[in-house]
Amino acid sequence: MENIKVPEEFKVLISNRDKRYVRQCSIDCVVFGFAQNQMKVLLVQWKYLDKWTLPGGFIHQDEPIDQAANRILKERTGLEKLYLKQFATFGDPHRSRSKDMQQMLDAMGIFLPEDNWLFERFISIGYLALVNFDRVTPNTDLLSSVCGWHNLSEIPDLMFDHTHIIQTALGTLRKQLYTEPVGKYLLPEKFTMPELQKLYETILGEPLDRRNFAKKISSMSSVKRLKERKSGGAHRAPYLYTFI
Amino acid sequence: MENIKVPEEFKVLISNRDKRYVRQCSIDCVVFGFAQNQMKVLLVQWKYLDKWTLPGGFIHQDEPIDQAANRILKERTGLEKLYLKQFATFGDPHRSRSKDMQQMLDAMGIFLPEDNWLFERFISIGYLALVNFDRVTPNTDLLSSVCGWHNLSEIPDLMFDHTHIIQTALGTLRKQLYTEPVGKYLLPEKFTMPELQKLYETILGEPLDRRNFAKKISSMSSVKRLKERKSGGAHRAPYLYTFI
DNA sequence: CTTCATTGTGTATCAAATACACAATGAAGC
DNA sequence: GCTTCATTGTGTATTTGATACACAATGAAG
Repeated sequence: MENIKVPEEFKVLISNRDKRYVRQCSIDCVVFGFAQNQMKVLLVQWKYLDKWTLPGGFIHQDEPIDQAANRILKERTGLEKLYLKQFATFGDPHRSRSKDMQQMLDAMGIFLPEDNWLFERFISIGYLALVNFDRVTPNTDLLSSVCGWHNLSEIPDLMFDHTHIIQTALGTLRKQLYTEPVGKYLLPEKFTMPELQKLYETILGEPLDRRNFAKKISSMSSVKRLKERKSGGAHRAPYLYTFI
Repeated sequence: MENIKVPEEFKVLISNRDKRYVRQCSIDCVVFGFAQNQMKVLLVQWKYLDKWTLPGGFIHQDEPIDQAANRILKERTGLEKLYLKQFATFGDPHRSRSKDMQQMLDAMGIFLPEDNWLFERFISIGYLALVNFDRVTPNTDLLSSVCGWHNLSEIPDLMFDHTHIIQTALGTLRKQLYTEPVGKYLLPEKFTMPELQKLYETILGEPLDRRNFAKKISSMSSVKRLKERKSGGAHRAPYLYTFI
């Protein structure tokens, strides 16, 4: 961590608050993906610091908050359209933990007065996103060194209250499991029933009966079985399904 | 509306933003009550203006948002403890409609520069409250002339996006009807089954079968039938129930 | 003491959730 | 080619909950 050179433009960006943004408000996104039979969450690692956070950002003064969340995620994932819903707003006065922020700035060799906008309290609007893992191209930005997927079961130490935000998002997702077509967003266009079941089991954290699950899903009008089967694997080839 | 005398203290309050408050963030509360077989919503009428709004306010810099909502409602209802839950955050850039604000200030004879904080965009966190109608003492404050109950079915013209906020709150309440003990908060401590049923029918906007409703409610472990009956009314005296 | 609107209760039926078993498939190994 | 075996596809019995519906009990009003 010694001998860091922080580009001058970072310092300017950080020292002078950009007036285009709504004050004391931020957005944090919990982006869920599904791959290798695991739920994945997109995380960002900050430059000059070991710690991670959720992808997030600020809101332009003339921008609806949903649109801000879309813009932030387009930068991070490359995706224009994704399942994205506000799920809760986090407003504990100590949630942004200026200690974390201080540590980050120290690491970057930046020293700011106590009244700098970065030390202000932020109220953050939480957004839940579901994406097709394979379509995402995680992108870093000026201030982040890594942007990538982590297994939901192996989330590293996060800054601020982001662990809590992920837990709340997961709770929301579980509640919505049978009312929203989550498979439509998390799986590829064509998928098998065992794949869909594994997704549900992973989100719920409990095994489901194979036959009853198929029955329940088949009764949903939005799921259609195709004529095709998925060949290639060992054993009997399962049918492919798709969301209409 | 002519010849209005706005106290000097109002002007000071409005012209100089109070730095104790979080910027560009506000709280709006949808307070539901139940009386005379009607759902009621608490509304505030502003001085020098015909229009109404939801009771709301700002967040102290050192205050959790839930606590801010509690404080705001304590001032308006006199109640310390009530059912209160965040249900959505409203962040359309035009939601605060500066035209409404301008009209209000004009009516008060106050003229502010365009960059005054009151013309800033506000992101508002919506809170849903359930209260026992009889225990509420609606209070006005410096800027409001009336604070009182309105039938949900006869809401007057509201400023900003508050009609939309009420609709969203009602949708949330309907979804929670069978998972949250709403009767516990909306009805007096002891109530009859017909009263509880009428509450549910009013919230849902549809009639329910008397016998099936009683069966369903009786299966909830949180509702207990008392030995007492409610006498006084004509016809057979119904049993009293209570939430444990 | 009759009337009548209202309350309390029970039962038949239908739909959904759950528990559970056996036949069909298809790659792998002999 | 035939057997093996993990996996997929399907069906049925049972339980639970939701819905539809009917009749007896109550208690004030007349």
